[in-house]
Amino acid sequence: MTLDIGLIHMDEKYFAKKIEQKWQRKWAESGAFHAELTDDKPKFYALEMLPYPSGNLHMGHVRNYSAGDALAWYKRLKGYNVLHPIGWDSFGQPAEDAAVKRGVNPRTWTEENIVTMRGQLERMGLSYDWRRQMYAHRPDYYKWDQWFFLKMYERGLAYKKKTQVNWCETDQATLSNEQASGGLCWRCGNPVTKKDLEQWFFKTTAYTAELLDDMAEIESGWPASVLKRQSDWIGRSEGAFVDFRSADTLVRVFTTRIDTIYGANAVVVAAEHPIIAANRDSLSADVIAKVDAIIAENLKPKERDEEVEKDGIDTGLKAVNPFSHEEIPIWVGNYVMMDYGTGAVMSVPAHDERDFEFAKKFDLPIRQVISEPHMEHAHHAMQAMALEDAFTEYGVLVHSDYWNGKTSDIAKKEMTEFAEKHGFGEGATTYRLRDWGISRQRFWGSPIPMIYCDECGVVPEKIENLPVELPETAPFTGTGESPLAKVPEFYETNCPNCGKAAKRETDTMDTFVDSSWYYYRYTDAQNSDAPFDTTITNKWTPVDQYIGGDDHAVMHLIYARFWTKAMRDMGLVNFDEPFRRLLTQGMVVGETFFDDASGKRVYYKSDEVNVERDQKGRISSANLRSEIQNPKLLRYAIERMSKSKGNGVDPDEMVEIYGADASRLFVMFAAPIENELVWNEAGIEGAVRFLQRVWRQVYKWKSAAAVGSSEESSAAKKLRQKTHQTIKRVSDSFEELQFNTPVAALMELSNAIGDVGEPESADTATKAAVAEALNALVLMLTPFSPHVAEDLYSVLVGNENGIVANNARFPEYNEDLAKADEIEVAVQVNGKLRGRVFASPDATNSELESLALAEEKVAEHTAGKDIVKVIVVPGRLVNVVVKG
RNA sequence: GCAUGGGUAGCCAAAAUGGCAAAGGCGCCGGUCUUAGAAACCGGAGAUUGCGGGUUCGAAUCCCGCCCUGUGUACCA
Repeated sequence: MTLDIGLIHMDEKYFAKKIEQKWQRKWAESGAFHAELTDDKPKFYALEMLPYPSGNLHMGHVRNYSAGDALAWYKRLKGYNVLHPIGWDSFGQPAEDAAVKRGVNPRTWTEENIVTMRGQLERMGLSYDWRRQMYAHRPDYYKWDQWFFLKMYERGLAYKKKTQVNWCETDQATLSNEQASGGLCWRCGNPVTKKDLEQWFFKTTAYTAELLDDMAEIESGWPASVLKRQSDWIGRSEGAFVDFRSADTLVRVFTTRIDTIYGANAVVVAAEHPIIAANRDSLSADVIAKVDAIIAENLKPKERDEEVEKDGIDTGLKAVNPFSHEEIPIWVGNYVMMDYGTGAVMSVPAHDERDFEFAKKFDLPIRQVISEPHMEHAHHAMQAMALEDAFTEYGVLVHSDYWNGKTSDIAKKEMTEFAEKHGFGEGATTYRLRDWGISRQRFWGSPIPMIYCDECGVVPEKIENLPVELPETAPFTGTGESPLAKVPEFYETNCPNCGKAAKRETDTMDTFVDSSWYYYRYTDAQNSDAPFDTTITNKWTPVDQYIGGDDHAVMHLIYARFWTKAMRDMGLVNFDEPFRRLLTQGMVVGETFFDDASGKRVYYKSDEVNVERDQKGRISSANLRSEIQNPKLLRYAIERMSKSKGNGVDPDEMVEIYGADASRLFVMFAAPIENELVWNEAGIEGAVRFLQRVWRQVYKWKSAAAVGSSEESSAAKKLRQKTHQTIKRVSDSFEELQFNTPVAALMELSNAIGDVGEPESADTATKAAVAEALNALVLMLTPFSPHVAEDLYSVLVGNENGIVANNARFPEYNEDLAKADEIEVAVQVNGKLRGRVFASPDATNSELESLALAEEKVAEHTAGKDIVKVIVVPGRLVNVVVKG
């Protein structure tokens, strides 16, 4: 099909838009990416983290989905049955913010955004099985959130308690511990406070040990840094509980260093510790005041790097050290936290940095009871040596009665046994991980299917009554009260148990609930009887490759792992870990310009700013363009790309200008996927040029690409070598999840084709070699730029079907063809390159050695000198070491 | 502070177990084409691999010290 417009043949020029629309239509019509279970191909589940429908795709999405799609294509070409789905994480706060600010219904807002974003994804030409889309906000999905909730409740994995929860003043909502990691709200970045609330929890701690131990199963496929962050988050700590008697009660402390117990100078408890409340009446006014001050301080938000000074007070209460029988004071200290361990510690200043600092400040006795092994005798002789810092290493016990002379290791073990035997302690493992608080005072989430009845108490909704549907709308105030609590039609109901009037729970679930199991729903997305059919799901899952940002390392990824383990115990899946392999892509960032004089950052777009740069291209100053007379100096930074920060590049616009193929190719080529990508659009034209070049090469050789072979010319041999070396390089790169290096390899191959010259002057062998090279090049280009690859492949095979419909496969690597029949070997003298020789790839070391020594320049440099030794690296180089 | 990445031409980046003269792209320079420019095409220049030491026949790669930088995290007892 050739369309003549004047003298130009339409199909000999690369028009991205035209071919992209053409192939997108073809794919959609043929259901090219519909995945069905079959037995004749191995399955591969490629998954990218699902998007929140904010309204617009950003560059982070483009990067994430381009990589995932490249992998899906590669696996498809390798003969796998690939499942590659997408869906919408469509519950969440921005929809509700839009309702508060602009009076839009969250549902309308969300649905419209999805339509927009789906269009953007389609224009990128991503190979999704769109039939499997899930929408978290639709009742056919969140019904199963509720179903899971009831299953969890049945199994004791969902429970309610009143507790101090993380509270974000800005967002007016609670946060789980994971979402408040680092003391900052995961969504808005503002410091988190505490609030007493009654909340529903999922019992993640039921799987603490497994979450830790099963990391062994995925160790080889996950980035070590993510596993490390998870294990730090779970925070296993081995030690012992020890009871200190205080009058008629016991104060239990947790310690990892029971061997230092003879050095305890006090028991320090958290301000919230029950012993304080129990003795409130008898404590002095000073103590009460201090306790209340610390409690109040703990509720306040803290800036990230804020160093909190140690504070505390002697309560006047006493406790007895069960080992030494010494009576020591009980202090309240602001550095002891109620929610870790037992909320009480034994203070051993000599061997703990925090206790040391505390003791210094309040002038408490510091007694060394662990000595460095060689200092042991000196310590026995002297009563106390002044320590400048806490000695926190293991050593040998001193000043510890019976235990003197024992090493820390042995003492820990024996002292724990001793405590157990005498009933004042026990070995213990504590964790930092807490249960997952999922109640949110929000409208736009999955309603928690529980009912409060005056007669029967807390009653679960009946499964057959699910879904508990959200009302059309509710009064949105943004004040942190559940909007559903103002909708009587929603909360007024009857008790499933006794039938009397009752009230529904009006909090909704954390949106991380939706993302904990969505990837199972994709495997059987239309199921209306169950979240999915276990037989089907067990065939597709676990996910073979998951790709997304590492900002979810301790949120989504821990929840999803927990969920999978819970599901396994419910008999729904037959494995422990949801994601075999994980790839974390780096952020896409760009320059931002802002004014923070008011204390809050006001961002400006780059085209509103005059920028001066230094020689390295870094910004040296920036000021606002509109105020030339009185330039307003702006501050600048490099931050994650987003529309609100004015540094967002609109992917849709990029696709419109350069085409999806070039945009995707460029994003993959620009930097290693796991690196941060500082956005710089300058290079994208190179991607366009490369595609145009390949396009031209295909058309140039189209008619010349004759079959049949004659004697292989050296040009033909060289090109075939390059082709097969490239096949190897590109497939190895995909296996290692590298997406930038194979693009460079393809460019090299294209350059090599260019080096062959013109078809008119080529011999038959060369034509065949070029045909092979182009065929391989186009197929290997498919994962990055599928539309142009489909089109060019059609030209190469001479039918309109392209890659998918012709059922094309990734080119086969032939090792013999990749090997040169003559190799060039570098010859060095004393490590300096002096010449080179040509030899057969099978030449022996001694053959290479004599060739090398005979080489003219080498002979010159070795003449009259002693040859000390000759090092031969087969196939690479010969180094002659001479002396004199 | 602790942990963990990284520093290769003006910019982004590649180089299995140490082994050739350090890929590819952007930008730059020159040429072809054009009335001219742009685009496109062809060609070219540009790197003692952050600094200082060490090991080795041989170091971007290994070791030691220093400098700079990204990310995570912090009274976790």
